[in-house]
This record gives sequence, structure tokens and C-alpha cells, in this order.
Amino acid sequence: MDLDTLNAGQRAAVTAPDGVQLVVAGAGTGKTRTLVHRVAWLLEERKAGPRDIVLLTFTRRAANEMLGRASQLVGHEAYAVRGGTFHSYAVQALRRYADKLGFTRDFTILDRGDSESLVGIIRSELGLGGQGRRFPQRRTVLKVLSKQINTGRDVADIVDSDYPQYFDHVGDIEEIGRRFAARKRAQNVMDFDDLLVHLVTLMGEHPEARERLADAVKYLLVDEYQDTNHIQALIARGLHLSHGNLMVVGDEAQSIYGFRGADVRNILHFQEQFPTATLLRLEQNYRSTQRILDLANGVLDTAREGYDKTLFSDLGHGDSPLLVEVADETDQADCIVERVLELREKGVPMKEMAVLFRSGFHANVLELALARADIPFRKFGGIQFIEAAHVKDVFALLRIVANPKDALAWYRVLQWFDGVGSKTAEKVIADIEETGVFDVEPYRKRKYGGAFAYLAGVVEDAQPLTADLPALMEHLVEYYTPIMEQQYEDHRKRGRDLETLAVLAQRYDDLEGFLADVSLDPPSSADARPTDNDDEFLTLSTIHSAKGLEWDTVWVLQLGDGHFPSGQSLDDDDAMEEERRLFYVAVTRAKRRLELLQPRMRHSRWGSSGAPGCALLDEIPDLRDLVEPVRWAPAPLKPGRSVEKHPDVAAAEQRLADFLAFFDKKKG
DNA sequence: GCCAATCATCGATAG
DNA sequence: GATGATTGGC
Repeated sequence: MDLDTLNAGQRAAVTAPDGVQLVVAGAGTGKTRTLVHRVAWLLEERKAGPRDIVLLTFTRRAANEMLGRASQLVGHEAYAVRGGTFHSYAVQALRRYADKLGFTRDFTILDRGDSESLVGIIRSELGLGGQGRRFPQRRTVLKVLSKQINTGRDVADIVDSDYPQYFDHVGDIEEIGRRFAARKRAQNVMDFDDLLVHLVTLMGEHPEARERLADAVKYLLVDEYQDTNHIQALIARGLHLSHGNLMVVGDEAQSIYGFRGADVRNILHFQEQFPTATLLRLEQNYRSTQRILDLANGVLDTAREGYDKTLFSDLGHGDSPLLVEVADETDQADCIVERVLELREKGVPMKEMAVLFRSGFHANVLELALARADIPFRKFGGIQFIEAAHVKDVFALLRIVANPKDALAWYRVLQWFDGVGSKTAEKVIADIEETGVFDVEPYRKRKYGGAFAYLAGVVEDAQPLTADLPALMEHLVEYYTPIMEQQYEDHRKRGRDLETLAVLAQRYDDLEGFLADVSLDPPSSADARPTDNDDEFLTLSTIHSAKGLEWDTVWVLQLGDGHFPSGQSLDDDDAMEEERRLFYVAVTRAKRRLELLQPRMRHSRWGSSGAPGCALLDEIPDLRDLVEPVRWAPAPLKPGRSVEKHPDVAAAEQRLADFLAFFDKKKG
């Protein structure tokens, strides 16, 4: 295997002896490359079997990409390396040992909406909320409970610091938490948090299971370690116990998942938790030109906590990042369209361009502008088509077939029918939890009795089809289509989404695998399209979803308080700190060209106002030396060209205006 | 007692 | 656009 292409630091990490290593790797220092070579080296030099290696990454996409690159180094066997997220690893382990925890191996996975519904049901059962009693929303309750699990802090502590107005309800929230856990067990379902928690429980309470799991992990590698939480750290520890081989890679300056319980201390105090660990550093940046890194260093300088790193590059100075002032969001979109076309003309491949933003909806106006200009793009992060109501409906049916005790799936389906509301649905699912079957007998005389009986029949007919996913999909979609047509005006468009879903399903041969994959790594509708002829598309991505990736040219949208940084972070020091790291991640994605867009005007329904500054930029002391400010305005309209706005654009602008008005009100 | 329609409120990032 | 509270109707 050829190691000559690596620098000394990378080579040290790749060829590190057995044991525990912490690799601290700044942005663009070849972290992925190092991991890829490490996997290849273990296979080739240490003669590890591919199934003995487990590579935990942040998304399945990242794992697949790394294994693909490793296979280019050492051949096809690299694909057999076990790779995925902590969650996907947990699903597999838990299926095997489900019975030890009081589940069966066909358990299904709840998404956030399901969990919220269940919290809502429990809340109404307990008679909390309603008449003037200010009780937190179910989403808030769930956030508190999730944070409790992911940080290990207790409910009182979390409510006290994050939601002091609800301090009187701490006891009630704890009670909801207890019932929530019990109900999920009764329903044979787990949510995302449970996957990790139950795995830790399994390892803690069933040593023989832990040993068998850990015995199978000869080499454990964990990427993006700065974004792991304390449960994930426990899992890593448990899995390395048999063979003692663990390599974690991360960069504390890129920790951007604090809201999800990620704890930078995992990496900062790694050597206390793993006293035998060797520390290795990768410092030279191979990605970006120096002017881009200067800005990145400037961003880190404003951080409260000192990060002792200054990125340096060998790739030359390059061009200064541009700080582009545009009038408003429409101009921002038009500016990017113009720039993309310009660069494409110059021969920059579209795959080498990306637009990054803080929140999914920031790109709405841009998406329309791109569509009008006929520029192909793919959007990552934000709401996926899988979350659309009609897609979730079909999913609910699939889940019922996979796990007849999946009460939340029933809960959703039952309320399709006229005359059935939350109370009736709750009654039915209480029975299902208890008996495990959907008994339509008590409802036969109701006006929805016929619909219930028919549904029961459809589910029964579906049972033999679980091994034939395409047939199962067809069966369920056929049943659901009339329901959809009655429910939604735009059922034609929605019908196409169901076809997309069927295409995705074709890649799987078992129902559980399909359901788990889709829950853990929601595909975008573009994933179903067969390779799109050319893979020439512009990437639109949230910054969070852009982690670990790089492009020649990067635009960052909506620099301005209230957008980026988010309005919800402005009065919270820790949150602002995370916004800064997020900005750092965005800046360091660019290899050669970086353009930051700053709309000056906000249009709201009461007129326009100047946008506030952007704390992320304004706090950088010598900003003017680091960026080149420019102003962009659209070329004057040619005579005869209509100035009428596309109706969709007008609608998107209105939605945005409403949203902005909300922030203005909140601050004023 | 429960469902369905109506109105006000709020709105991020993701496995 | 979703959620939660409110209200009118069966």
C-alpha cells in the first residue's frame, strides 16, 4: 500500500499500533483521507478481516463514501467493513438481543412526530394543560426528556436552565417521561434516543451480550468525535473493551451539535477517560487557499474559548473571500444564479459548487430562481419529502404490517376516517397495546365500523407480502390512494411521491431493513431518480449537513442576525458560540472561492426595513482586511421583459415576510 | 363526551 | 403549516 502521498502526521495516524488513539484534526487537514487509509492499512498490513472493523460516522452517506475510497486502495473487500452511524449500529445489535430487553426483533422506530404525538396523548390522559394552566407544549416536553437522556442531566436542572417558566411542572414532566418509556416498551417501538439508551443498557446489564458484541469489534474507528454525546462515548468505550483498539478523530472547533446533547468534553478530556490514549495531531490544511483560512482563523479568534489552532495552507494565497451586499433575498437568489452560470461558463463543474445556509427554508426563494433558470440542484437537510403527510401515511401502513403493536402508526391511520378523532383512536390503541391485535368488533355499529373492518382486512392480506416489498407497496398504495384523493386537493402531485417511495423500496428485500434505513437516514426524493443522466448538479445544503464535505466554490446565504446567526441564539452566549463554530464550518468548506451574501433589506408586510448587522462578521476585529466587500445589483430589465413576479416567488416572499415579522415582533 | 371546524400562536440545526 | 385552545353541533 502506498503511503507516500501522506504527510508525516497522517502516516503516524494511519500506521498507529494497536491501542487507543485520539486524532485531533483541524478542518481540511485530511481527516477523511487518514481514516480511509487507516481502514485500508488495517485490512492489508494488519490482515484484519473486513467484518472485524467497525467505522462509526455521522451519516451513512459519509460511511459509504469512505468505504468506497478505501476499496480503491485495497479492493472490493473494503465494502464489507461494517460502517454506519451509532444509531444504525444500535439497530442491528438490538434486533439480535431484543428479547433481553423486553422487545421483539421486529420493533419499529418512531420519528420525532410520533414521539410528540405519544407525549401529547399521555399529557391529555394526565389531564395536564388546557384551561389557563400554562403547561409546556408536547414538543417542549419531548425536548426536555430528550436532553435528559442525551446529557444525563436531570429534568429539574434542564427546566431550570432552559425553560424556567415551567419550573412548577417539573414533577409532571418527569411523570410523562416515565409513562412515555413504558408505553414505547408496550408498543415494541424505540425512538432515536432509545436506540442508544437501550444499547447501553444491554451492554451494562447483560455482560455476555456485551462481550459478544465487543468480541466482534476488533478495530473501532469513530469519526466526528466532537459531536458525540455521553451515551455515544459509553458505547464506544463498551465496544472497545475486548480488543482495546479504538481510534477517534475530531476537531473541537467544529462541534455543532450541542443542541442534540453533543459534548465537546468527550474530545477535550479524552485522555482522562482513556488514560492509555496516544494523541496525534493533523495540522496542515490541504483544502483551502490561505485567504479563506485567514477568515476562518478570524472567526475562531472571536470565540470565547480559545482554540489553539491556526490553520495554514500550502496552496497559495488565492482570492479574498467576497462579502457580497445585495438588496434583499430576491437579489440574493438572482446573484447566485448569475454567478453559477458565470462559473459554469468558465469551466467550473457544478459538482464543485455549493450553497450553504443555516436553516432549510433560507433556500426557498433560491430554489425557485434556480428552477426558473433551469439549473439542476439537490438539496440536503431541511424537510425531506419523507416527512410529507401522505408519505408518512403510507409509512404508517408499512409499520403496522411490520409491527402490529406500533400504536402510533395505528393512531395516525385510524384518524383518517370520518367520526374518528383522538379519543376513539386512543381507545383503540390502548386495546392494541394490551392484546396485540386490532379488534374491530366493538366498533362494528359505528359509522366507521365498515372502514375499520376493511382496514383490518387490508392489513391481514398484507401479512403474507412482507417478503415481497414491491407487491406489499402496491397493495397498500392501492388501498391508500382513494383516501389520499379525498383528503388532498393536490393528490396528483402527492401520488407521484408515492411512486418515488415505491422506487426506493425496490432496493430492499426486507421490510424491516427498509423502514429502519428510511427512519435513520431519510432519503431525498432525488435519491429515487436513477442517476439523473449526468451528476452535474449544484448542491444546496444546510451547514450541518455539509459537515465533512468540500467544494471549489461555496456561497453562504443570509448573513444577518435573525437568520445566521439564528434569532433564537442571539441572547444566549453558549448558543452564539455554537453559531460561530457553525460559521467556521461553513467557511472551511471552500477550497478556492468563498462568497458571503448579506441582504441589506428585509421586506415585511408593514414595509421594508434595514437588516440588522451580523454578529458573526461584526465581531471580527479586522474584518475589512479579511474580506473584499462588493455590492451586487441586478442588470436593468430589458424593455418588454415582464416585471411581474412569478406567483410562486411572490408566495415564497410572503411566507418569508411573515417569518421575519415574527422575529421583529419578538425583539421589539 | 367526542368530533370537526375555527382562530391564534409560533416558527432551527438532525439521527 | 402545524399545534393547541376554543366553540358549536351531534
